[in-house]
Parts: sequence; structure tokens; C-alpha cells
Amino acid sequence: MIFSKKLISWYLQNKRSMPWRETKNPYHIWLSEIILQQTRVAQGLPYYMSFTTTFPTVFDLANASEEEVLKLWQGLGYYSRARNLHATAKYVANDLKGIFPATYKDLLQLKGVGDYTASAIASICYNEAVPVVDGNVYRVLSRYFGIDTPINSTKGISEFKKLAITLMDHDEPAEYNQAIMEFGALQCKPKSPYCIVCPLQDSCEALKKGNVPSLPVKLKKLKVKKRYFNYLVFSSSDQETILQQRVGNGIWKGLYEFPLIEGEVVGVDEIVLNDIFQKIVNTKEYEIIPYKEELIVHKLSHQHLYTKFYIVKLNDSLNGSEDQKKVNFKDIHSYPVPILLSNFIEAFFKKDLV
DNA sequence: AATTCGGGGGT
DNA sequence: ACCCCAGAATT
Repeated sequence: MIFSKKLISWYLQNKRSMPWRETKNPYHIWLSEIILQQTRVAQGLPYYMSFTTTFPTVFDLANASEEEVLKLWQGLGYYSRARNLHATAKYVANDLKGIFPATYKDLLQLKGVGDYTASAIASICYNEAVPVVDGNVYRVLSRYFGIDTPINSTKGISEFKKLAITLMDHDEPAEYNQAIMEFGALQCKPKSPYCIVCPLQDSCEALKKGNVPSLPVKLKKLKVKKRYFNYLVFSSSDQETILQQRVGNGIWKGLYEFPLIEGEVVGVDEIVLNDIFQKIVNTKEYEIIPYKEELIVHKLSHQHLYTKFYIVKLNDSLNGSEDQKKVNFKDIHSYPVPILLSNFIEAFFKKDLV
């Protein structure tokens, strides 16, 4: 039996049950694919459920505000996915009458849809014979064919794509693409793959050579940067605080946070602090209390954030502004915030230290 | 071609 | 600690 048929056969016996496998509706498939980019099924599943429930059609998603979309996306990370998702929904709803593009080539033009996602949607929804090459596929192919070209090099990307095209099952693109990914996720896992019971064991090059654990090869990892975040959590006499939206490029674009003083080292600069106070606070009668003495270390892929929250208690009210919004404590949960802030907010308001 | 975008889970 | 996850966009 040839490679693709073996995979499909394995898939039919071992595939997991997932809600997006019960439909070929391009809106739902597109949603699932964007959500699952660099995201495990277990983590993405609840988000898929909430998005399809909250926004049953692409028109519902298009008519939402970006803030609503970000709020529903909160906690999933890579927030540009949410912004691109919303932009594409508006485009499809308003310019394409709600009809998604139906070919790989046209799907590729959508914001947030790259080679992988265009292939996935085109094959699953429209049976177009275009191969998906995700992390699972890189692993399966590099092992089965014993290829040690780095999968994140330009050469590797084109090499594996070419190979994937030749292996593609042209009769059942939808089944084949999902089969090879599911096979990589469940059988040909990164660590401790089940080679002993593998249906491809007879012809797996890496298994023959004994270098399964060293494949696939991936180029160097980047160094993590350390950043020092000091958040000012204002607490006014009338139960209000200040939130501001992150703009420009960088992490958490579009999400909200407390006024931030970022420094080169731990601690707040007095001059900067006074500067901020003059804008936000009417009175100079305030009290700054570190929420905790210890730093909270929040780890992102390539940044470690050493964070401290300062509670700033006032016997007066606050000055809101265009970019520094006054927010009542009871409304704070409606704003999209990074998990780092979400964790703090939950702990702080639960303890009722306000 | 290299870097930058999160957060969670596994080892 | 380090790696990986149904990758894409920007530099």
C-alpha cells in the first residue's frame, strides 16, 4: 500500500472526534484553522466553541467590534490572529457577500491566511489537492524519509513542500491532509513516538537508521530578552482605576493594561512616576503599596517579563483621557487584557483588597 | 533570511 | 530548562 493510503487507513481507525470535523462550512473550518495556528487542539477547542456560539455566521463576526473579538480571544495568545480574523470577516461579509474564496490561490490573499491555512481550507472544504505542511507534517516526513534539512530554513521549507506535493492523495485531499497531521500528533509524536506499533515501521528511514529522536532538525532557538514591567493600579475613592490600550507594534497590541512604567531594572523611576501622576491624579495625597514584594515572572516565547503591580490608593477621583480611560472596578472584566493582567485582576479583586 | 508575535502543556 | 503546538506577517 502506498504512503497516503496507509495514513488514511490509520486515520480512519484512530482519529479523534472534533467539532470542526463534523462540517465543511468554510466559515467554521477557517475559524478552526486560525484558532489552531501554533495552538494545541485542547487549548483551542473551548475558543472554537465560544466563537461559533457567539458568532454563528461570518456576518455576526464582521458586525462585532474589534474589542469584542479580542475579549473572546483573550488568553489564546498571538493576538494579531484575532485582529486579522476580524478584518477578514469584515472583508468576506461586506465585499464577498459572505462567500469565502474557494481556491487555495484566492484563500491565500486573506489576512492571517498563509500557505498552511489556505491549503487546509481548500482541501477540507473544496477538495482541492493542495498539501498542508504544518509541524506534524515536517516531523512525519523528516523521519519517514530521513531528511535532516532544517525545517525552518528556506531550503527545508521548499524541500518539504515539494515532497508533500508528490505524496498528496489526489482522490481524498481532505482525508489525507487531516490524516498526516493526526498521525503526527498522536503516533509520530515529538517525544516517545510509538514506533513499535507504527503502520509505517517497515519503510521508515529514521527508524531503520535509529535517528528518530533527532528528527526533525530545527535551526537555533533565539535568546529570551528580559523586560521589567511596573504597573500602576490606581484605586480611587469612587472605585475607579485607569486602563490604557497598547498601540503600535510589539506584544499584546490592541489589549488593555494598567499604566505601565517599563525600566531597565527592577523598580520605578521617581521622575517618570511623578510625570504620570500629574496627568492622572488630582491630588498628591496618595499611597503606593506594592501588591507583592516578589516579582511576578511572566514567560513569553522570547521575552521574560519581570513584573510588579503597585496599588495606588487615592482619596480623590481620577482624570481620565482619550488614551487613559477611567474604568470602574465593576466594568474591568469587560476589557481584553493579557493573561498576566487577567491573573492579577482576578486575584486582586477576589481578595477584595480594593 | 531572520525576527517577532502568547500561552499552555509535556518531558 | 527546553521543546512544541493544525503558522503568518514583518523586518
